Amino acid sequence: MKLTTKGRFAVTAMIDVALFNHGEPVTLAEISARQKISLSYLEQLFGKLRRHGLVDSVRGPGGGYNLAKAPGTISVSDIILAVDEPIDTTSCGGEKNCYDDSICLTHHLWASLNAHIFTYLQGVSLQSLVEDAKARRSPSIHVVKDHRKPALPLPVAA
Amino acid sequence: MKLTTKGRFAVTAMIDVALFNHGEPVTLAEISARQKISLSYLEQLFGKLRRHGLVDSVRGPGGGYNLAKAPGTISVSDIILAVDEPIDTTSCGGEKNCYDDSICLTHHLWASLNAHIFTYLQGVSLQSLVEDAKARRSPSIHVVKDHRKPALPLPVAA
DNA sequence: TTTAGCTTGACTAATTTACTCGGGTATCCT
DNA sequence: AGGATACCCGAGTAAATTAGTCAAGCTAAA
Repeated sequence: MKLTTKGRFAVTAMIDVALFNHGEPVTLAEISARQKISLSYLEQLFGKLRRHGLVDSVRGPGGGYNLAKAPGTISVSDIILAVDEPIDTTSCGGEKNCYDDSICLTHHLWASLNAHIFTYLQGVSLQSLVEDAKARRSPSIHVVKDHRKPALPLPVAA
Repeated sequence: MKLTTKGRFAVTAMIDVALFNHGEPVTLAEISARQKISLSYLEQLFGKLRRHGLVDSVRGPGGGYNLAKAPGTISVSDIILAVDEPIDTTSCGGEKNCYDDSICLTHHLWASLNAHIFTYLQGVSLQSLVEDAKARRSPSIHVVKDHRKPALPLPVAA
């Protein structure tokens, strides 16, 4: 799991879509204005979000983006994985053939930490963030209803 | 908390010191050879580890580094914070004066994640990693005996 | 007093991140 | 039809960060 500002922007933008979608699709121009994120950058991010099946696009005038699924079934980890391609960081490339074992002294540690972070973010749904945004309180953990394969190993920022 | 290869190198090097220190200080040249980390880079890392009170240096021939404290009292978070200066990532700089509240939709989320990661790494002691390295098994959580102030907020990689 | 070895800080190369830009395509409205 | 709106896409780039290098100096043992 890579944790960068790109992922944060994506999560913020997804919350924005969830908050302001009342029938009509939400345009990137609106999100850009509300969240102060450059339009071109949003286009890049939403291209990935769409290809990963998190949003649906509607082209032409009156178009924009809708969530592709119920916010309760979208987790923060889904969003981050969609925009930040995960990269492997266990120096041995997950093959565990790393020289003489001692070079992988920390192998287990990072793998374990990765799983830990991933599990945490997987347990936070977009819905819970939207509710938090409305109520303006600390994030409640809201387990997503539909999580696929865990997709481990989960690399941490390189 | 910033998670980079620099921090991983530092943790690996600290484990090496703990493993191979039997009376005599461990030299950076030895660590460099065993762990395949460039000597100059280790110099940089150990300068920080020393200034943060995690290792003691012995100068001159026969010199090198010793752990400054018992491995049971050094946590992984101590090591990572020593070499990777923590940077703030809650875009508002922890001041929560971020424009109109909506820009910080994810503020709580990242603060919470930071605390989560930090707590986890704080609970893993150098001693438990050393024991794992010897036994070559999954990392056991070994709570450090002496943890100071939690030092929050704990930023995630920018 | 030579020499092994740590100390320090500045400097640089490579990589990654965070964007911008320019053109395209689909759709709606008049 | 034709213009306006809005998504689509890939190449390019500037800033930041990481991962080192280098050189000169200090310390203490033999």
